[in-house]
Amino acid sequence: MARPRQYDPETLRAAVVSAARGLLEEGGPPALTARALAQASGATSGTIYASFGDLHSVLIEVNRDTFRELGEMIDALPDAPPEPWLYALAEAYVDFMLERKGVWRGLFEGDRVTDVFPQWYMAAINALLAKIAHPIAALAPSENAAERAEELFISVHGVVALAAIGRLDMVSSRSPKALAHAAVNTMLSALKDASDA
Amino acid sequence: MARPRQYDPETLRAAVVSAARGLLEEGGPPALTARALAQASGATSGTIYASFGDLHSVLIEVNRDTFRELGEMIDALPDAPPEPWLYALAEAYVDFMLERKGVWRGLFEGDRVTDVFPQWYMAAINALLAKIAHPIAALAPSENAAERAEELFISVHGVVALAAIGRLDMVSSRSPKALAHAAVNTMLSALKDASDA
DNA sequence: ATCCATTTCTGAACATCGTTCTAAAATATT
DNA sequence: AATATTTTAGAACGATGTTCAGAAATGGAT
Repeated sequence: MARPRQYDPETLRAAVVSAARGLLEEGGPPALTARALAQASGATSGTIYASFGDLHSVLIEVNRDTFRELGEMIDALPDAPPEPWLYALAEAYVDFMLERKGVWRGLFEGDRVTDVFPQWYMAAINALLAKIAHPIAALAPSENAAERAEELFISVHGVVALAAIGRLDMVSSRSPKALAHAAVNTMLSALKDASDA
Repeated sequence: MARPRQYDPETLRAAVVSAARGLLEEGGPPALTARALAQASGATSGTIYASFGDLHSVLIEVNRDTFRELGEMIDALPDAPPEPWLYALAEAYVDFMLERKGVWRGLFEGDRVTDVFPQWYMAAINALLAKIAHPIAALAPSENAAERAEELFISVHGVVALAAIGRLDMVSSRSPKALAHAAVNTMLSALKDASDA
């Protein structure tokens, strides 16, 4: 008693999210337009709006995918002692994000639309912070590892934030990776200094 | 033998730049529209375009003002020994930028339009980096103070980047100032650790 | 005095944006 | 067959940055 679905809803959503990632990588957030998305995904803008509500929701779904991939990437890092593992994590994080500059901009640019982020959003961030805190706790049991992890993440975020928008060269001639390495090195040195005192 | 100027060119430019700052603070980069700018500055969009060329150039002029103010703010900081002065600089920088979140977003969001930035743009950044490097050089003569200054700036930039877009609370419950203080503290500890070794 | 060349300024026009919503399309039931 | 119901398409609306044709306003020439 109705017109049959022309698209399987889940397939459509996946196609739209995938197309959105492509557009973001191609031209950043400005390239993520309803009409381009319709063209690239094979549906019309009306159909996309029926499924997602608005473009921002499409971006949120791209971010969900990105967090999932990031988690998988971290889990695939080879085991190592705390110090080398932390260096590897920071450098892998930088690589991951800079291979996805458009997606990164989608994550961190633009107005904060919702007061409350989805639960999985916060969970993904907390999982990342916990993975940073773990080796720190192993190296410096007397330190507040969670706070140190926040600080280290924010430092590396500073590197990626500038690199992702092509402005890191205004601050430093070093590579993003070298600067991320330096951030880890500084944190590790500080931990040693604190445990000496 | 011509229609007389209705606006003094420099007065007009100043009015437009000032209106642009107001719009940026009110609603961030999306609020900086040609029509709103015309309304707020008293000129029409055509006149603004005749003077500035495009909206991006208006933004550049806002940034020029901002760099000038930042320099004045730093020069007004009370003299102090290297360590407390560095803490004061970091916290004043955070305050300065977070009082100008819209302007900050204008500085760091959006596509990089020009390959080469204006000369004064790079000079302003280098002046800031030099002011960070100075106390570092005093504290740790054996270190590469310029590189350390870059790293410290980038760390504090990470704090401001998250705070300016209202997303710092996703990473930490601490205040931007507390996190900037921690970034300086970590760098100072690392310098001490390096000089011990 | 009148007209014109010249410059300044205005705002309508164009393409594109996110989003909405009417109506066409396509089936199941009556 | 007719109708009810759901899904899809795409035109329409108000807004965006930007351009540009022409209106406005003067000094100099006739």
